[in-house]
Amino acid sequence: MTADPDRAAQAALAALSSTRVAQTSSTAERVADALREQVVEGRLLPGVRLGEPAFCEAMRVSRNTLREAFSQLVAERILVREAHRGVFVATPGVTDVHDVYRSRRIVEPAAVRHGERARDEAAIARVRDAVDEGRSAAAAEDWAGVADANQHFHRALVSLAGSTRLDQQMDLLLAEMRLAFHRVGTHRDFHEPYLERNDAVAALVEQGELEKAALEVADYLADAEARIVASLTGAGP
Amino acid sequence: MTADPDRAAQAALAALSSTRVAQTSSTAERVADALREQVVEGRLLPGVRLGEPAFCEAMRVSRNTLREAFSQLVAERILVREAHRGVFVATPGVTDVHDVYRSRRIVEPAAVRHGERARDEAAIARVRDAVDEGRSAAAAEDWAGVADANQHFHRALVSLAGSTRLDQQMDLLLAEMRLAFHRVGTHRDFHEPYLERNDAVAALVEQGELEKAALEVADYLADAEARIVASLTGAGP
DNA sequence: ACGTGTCGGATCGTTGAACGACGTGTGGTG
DNA sequence: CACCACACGTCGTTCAACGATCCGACACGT
Repeated sequence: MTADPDRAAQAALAALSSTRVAQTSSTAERVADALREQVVEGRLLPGVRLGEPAFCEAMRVSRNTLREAFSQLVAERILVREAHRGVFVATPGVTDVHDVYRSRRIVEPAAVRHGERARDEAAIARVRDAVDEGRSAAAAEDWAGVADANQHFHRALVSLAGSTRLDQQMDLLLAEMRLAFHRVGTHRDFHEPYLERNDAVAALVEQGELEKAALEVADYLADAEARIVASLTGAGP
Repeated sequence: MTADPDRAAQAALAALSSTRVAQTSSTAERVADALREQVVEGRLLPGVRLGEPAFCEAMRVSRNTLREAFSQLVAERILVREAHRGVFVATPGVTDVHDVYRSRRIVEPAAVRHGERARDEAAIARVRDAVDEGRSAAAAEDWAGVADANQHFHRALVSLAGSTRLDQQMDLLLAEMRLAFHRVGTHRDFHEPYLERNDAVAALVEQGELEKAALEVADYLADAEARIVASLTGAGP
């Protein structure tokens, strides 16, 4: 058969249109990404004020675009804006932690138990990958890496549901919890105990024991919440 | 005992600090609310373009504040923005409907089954209220009212989880589905059959039969998705 | 000395205008 | 009929400016 250029071109166009190009334009979005990274990396600690003039000059953007980036991060609950006082890095309290974990205890076990991709090899592989990522980070004593891996693990769990919108919601919740972690202190001995539990959950999912896996996840989350709340109330300034 | 003014004042202060003041300011937010209402009410149909100059003049706000409102609604998936072409009312496709219902099939049954408020009288009362609201709207042949009540019903179901963040996420999903409804046509015979199913779910929840209620909700959602998809693919222009 | 009222500085919220960049449609040409 | 160039409209971004509001400091009266 002849290579039909027309048809080939159409196929290429279709492929491109489906694989949305990064579209990383929109300076406001890039500014938001940069700020979010600064926050989750811990370089901008909870409670600090983000003055508009200072950040405008520091990031070489106009005040309006900075405000647009701020608005996005406020919607993500990473920043909070107080009228006529400025925007601040959010400081999640015990109320917020409770609320987030109530949400996670609903979503994560259900995604494991009833997710449409809960028996999909590729989706399960991502769970296993996150576990491995955590183990190697721990072996290298890279505790920030362990925290990252833990986040990837829970995101992989939710992705078993196969819903983009649920994945995005979980990203927001996880980013918010990173803020709470910064308040409880360094993550050295906090994330370590969960390496084994992650492994156990992954193994159950791989074996198709979804009900047991879901129960383990629920127990896991209840325990994690209790520990965070304890750290938050015990180490209050 | 004497009325201790000091202690009374302290109690009042504590009460005030918990009851956050409304803080309904921010014109951009009001503009976003107005636009969102126009969209979900069906006065702005999916696909129409929202030119900035026209809406600036119509709503008597500056272009920057309008853009801020647009950004918020884009984040809520009610509008979509195409670079250098403008913002449009979102037109959810079958892919979006699938994604939303995958999310709902995870969240809603789990909220009924494992929600912390699933045996809370006040929370259950809100479910029953939504059912009654739908019945009286149907009796008055107010089908838009029936659609509203249906939305309230599912929101009440999710609120059994007791998580503010989950409630907000569900509000976004429900608003997005209203857009899809506008594409399938008038809601007369679409929402009517679900009045009985809503009633059945509410009854099961009231009886504490949470497992049965969750299963019914899951089946309910699968059926609803199938009908929407059928309408969307069958009545394609 | 303590609480109260007033004042000034600083910042935010909002506006209007401006310039460059990009997509779209039109019209001419082979 | 297909293809290319050009002009037009719109968005993305920036800037300067004006009120509105909040915070801190100071002076005053009790």
